[in-house]
Amino acid sequence: MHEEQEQPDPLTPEVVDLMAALVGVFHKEYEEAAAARSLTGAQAKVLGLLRRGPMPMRQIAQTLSCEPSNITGIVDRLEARGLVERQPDPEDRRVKRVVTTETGSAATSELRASLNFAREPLAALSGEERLQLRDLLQRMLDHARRQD
Amino acid sequence: MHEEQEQPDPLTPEVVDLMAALVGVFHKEYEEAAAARSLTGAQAKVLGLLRRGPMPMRQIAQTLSCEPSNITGIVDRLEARGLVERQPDPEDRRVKRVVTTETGSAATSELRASLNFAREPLAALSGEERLQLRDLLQRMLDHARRQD
DNA sequence: CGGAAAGGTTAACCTTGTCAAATATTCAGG
DNA sequence: CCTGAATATTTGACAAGGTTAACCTTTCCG
Repeated sequence: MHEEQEQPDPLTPEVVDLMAALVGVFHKEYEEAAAARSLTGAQAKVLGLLRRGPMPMRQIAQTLSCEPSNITGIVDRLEARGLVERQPDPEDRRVKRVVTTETGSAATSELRASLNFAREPLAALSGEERLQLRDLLQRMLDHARRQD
Repeated sequence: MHEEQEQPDPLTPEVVDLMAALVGVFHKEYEEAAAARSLTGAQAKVLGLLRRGPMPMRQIAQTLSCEPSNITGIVDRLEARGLVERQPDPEDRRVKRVVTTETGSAATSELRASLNFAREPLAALSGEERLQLRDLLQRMLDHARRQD
């Protein structure tokens, strides 16, 4: 795939460590924001996926890189709380499309708005620096996605 | 806790989304790298903490922001596999210091080396850009930590 | 038509994580 | 020195997230 070249660049491991630390902060904030609404992180993630419209179980599993049977349980719990509904797909009677209810999408928006992670840390940066950061992250992400 | 100020800056939510995406990529890579060595993410995290030396249970829990009783189980499983040992603290007989064994630290180094996450995405950036990125991340992280 | 393939669920199982209670040790006053 | 409060760890009970294997139902295709 790619050569196991170790980096002559001492900067790379440093940046990796920073990313790791930031991932930790972000993850923690996300869990806390979800917990404040009595949601687990996984439930919040699924709810977040449905922001743009209904999605079949299978696709949820693929997007989150986990087994479909796992999604069954998470959706069960969301449904039990009235945040989500399973509806039959008119095209294919095997598939069930998951849709957020009113309550569900309200919860998602709230959670999203409260995700002030980078509203805090980003406050340390000027407008121009934020622009720089966005571009750098965007390029890394594009690169990462092309790898799949 | 802090005011519910909405940002006049349209860039902030954009950067937050990018961070979220990158966090997802990173997290997934980390889990996979750990799984490749038959470790769970949590086990890998604890093992990684011990890289710089022994650490009492309590401190591990604090660092990972979880209950001490949780660490008991994780260390149990690491110890059962010979990756880690509990040793008594000579200063205070209540505390147990967790130390990695030879095997354990070998595993950590391996895992760390294989964490090519940002070796890949970072390849998209030039040396100077990497430097920029490091500084931006560093400042965000400093800011985030001062918030606690 | 008949069998393979795909979507979803169920059941059994392990790990993470929480909380509450128990044990052992240390520490601070009186 | 003695007692009680505080600290470090463990245990047990429990919920959620995840995996695998087995099982329907429905669709697809030769």
